[in-house]
Amino acid sequence: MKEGPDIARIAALIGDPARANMLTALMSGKALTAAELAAEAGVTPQTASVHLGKMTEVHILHKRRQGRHRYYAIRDENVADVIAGLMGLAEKAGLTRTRTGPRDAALRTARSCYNHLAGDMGVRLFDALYERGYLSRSGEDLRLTDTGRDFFTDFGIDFSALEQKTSPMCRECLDWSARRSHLSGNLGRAILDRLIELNWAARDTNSRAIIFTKRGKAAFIDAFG
Amino acid sequence: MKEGPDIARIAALIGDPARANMLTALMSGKALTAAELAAEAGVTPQTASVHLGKMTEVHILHKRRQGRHRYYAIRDENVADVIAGLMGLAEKAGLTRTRTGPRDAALRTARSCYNHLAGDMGVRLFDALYERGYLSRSGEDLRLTDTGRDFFTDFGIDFSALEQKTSPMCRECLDWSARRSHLSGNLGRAILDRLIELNWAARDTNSRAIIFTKRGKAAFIDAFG
DNA sequence: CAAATGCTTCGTTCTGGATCGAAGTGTGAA
DNA sequence: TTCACACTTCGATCCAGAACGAAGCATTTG
Repeated sequence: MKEGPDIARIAALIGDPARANMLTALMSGKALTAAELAAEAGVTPQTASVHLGKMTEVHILHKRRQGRHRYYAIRDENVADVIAGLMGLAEKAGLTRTRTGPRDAALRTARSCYNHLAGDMGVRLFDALYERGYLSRSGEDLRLTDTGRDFFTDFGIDFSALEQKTSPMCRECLDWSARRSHLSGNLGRAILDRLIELNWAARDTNSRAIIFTKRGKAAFIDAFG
Repeated sequence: MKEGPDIARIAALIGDPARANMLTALMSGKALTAAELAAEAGVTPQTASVHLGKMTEVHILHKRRQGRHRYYAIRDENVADVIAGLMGLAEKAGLTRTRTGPRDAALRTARSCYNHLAGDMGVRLFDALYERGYLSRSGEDLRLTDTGRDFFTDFGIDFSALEQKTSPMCRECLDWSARRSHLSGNLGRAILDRLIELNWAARDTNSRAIIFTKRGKAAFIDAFG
């Protein structure tokens, strides 16, 4: 009751099941219409409208009119980060939404998280790199070792470009489907790009799933398994 | 209602005013007793007990028994990050808790955020660096310019050590007291360390406040103001 | 123009959960 | 042993806010 910002208001908004479902749906990054979000949340359009209004008011969502549609999207990266963080906490606490849809299996296997590889394949990759000594941890920081650098140079990653950037090369990202870390950062991004470039995998057009080709999956396991 | 973790449960927990107050109090990093947290939240011990039980159950809090006291603390960095993120969102949305306590002024002026300088002084520093062309933005990324590097070398920052690390040199950090960004990343950390080394400022022992000495404040304004 | 569609506003109902008094459990002190 | 203290559990109350039917507004289509 003393200093600081009122986290309760925002957290309470995220904390309603209907709104949480909407936000989870919007975490794909796509903008969705009010009706789509109502369906996603399992409520009537009236109810959804109220929810969306509240979330827009506190700048969690962004609203764009287009014809007779209203498109809603996650406002910015800061909001997305918080929601991703909550997903991590929820997963670690073992809190999962009950009904699992058909697309889930694919998402759990491999999906994009921001721009790097997440899901089982992502965790597998991370573990393998660490085990082989390509990555090393010092405190909170994650470093790419020299042998790791050599390995990925062979794999076709252009480090001269990556090292220009000031954003971190390697980071651990905690995500929901496995309760473990996978690799993010510049390298994480570059690896996913390369996987797609090699035609080992492709992005699904209407979800965040990453679909491995048969050959791609075999090659991936061969390279990192 | 389909895939993924249930963020609603956790967010709803954080979203209750009493619990949010407790969590805000615990963000200092200290462990507090159930009674202290009850007072902080403005509820009776019975009510507090229920709240604390729920938060412990979903692994937001950590409970430690000691004699007839129970000490509660934020469970880990992941939880702290989410709460800090929520504070950022709340501040940006203009949602502040009404009553402002006595220690607030110091915290708003200057405090540590992870290991870098936040608060008015932090924002001031960031603005000055940007204005002078020591920092430049390219898209999401923040870069230290060559003149900036020269400046901070003169200031006594050892870049040979900093550049070893893979974590980012410069990042923008959104925090609650000003609705603006301040500098984090390796450089942000190094600057705060250097300020303390120079005796321009010192960490307060029982809060996250950074106390500037009279001479230190003058020197800071002279250097960055 | 009218009709259909997409969304919002209003008014009402109803329930989950916060709250506290009272009583119970466990620990430490006298 | 008895008392005081710290905390928890139980039971009852009570209210904020989620939900939806109905009606209203705006835009596109026919």
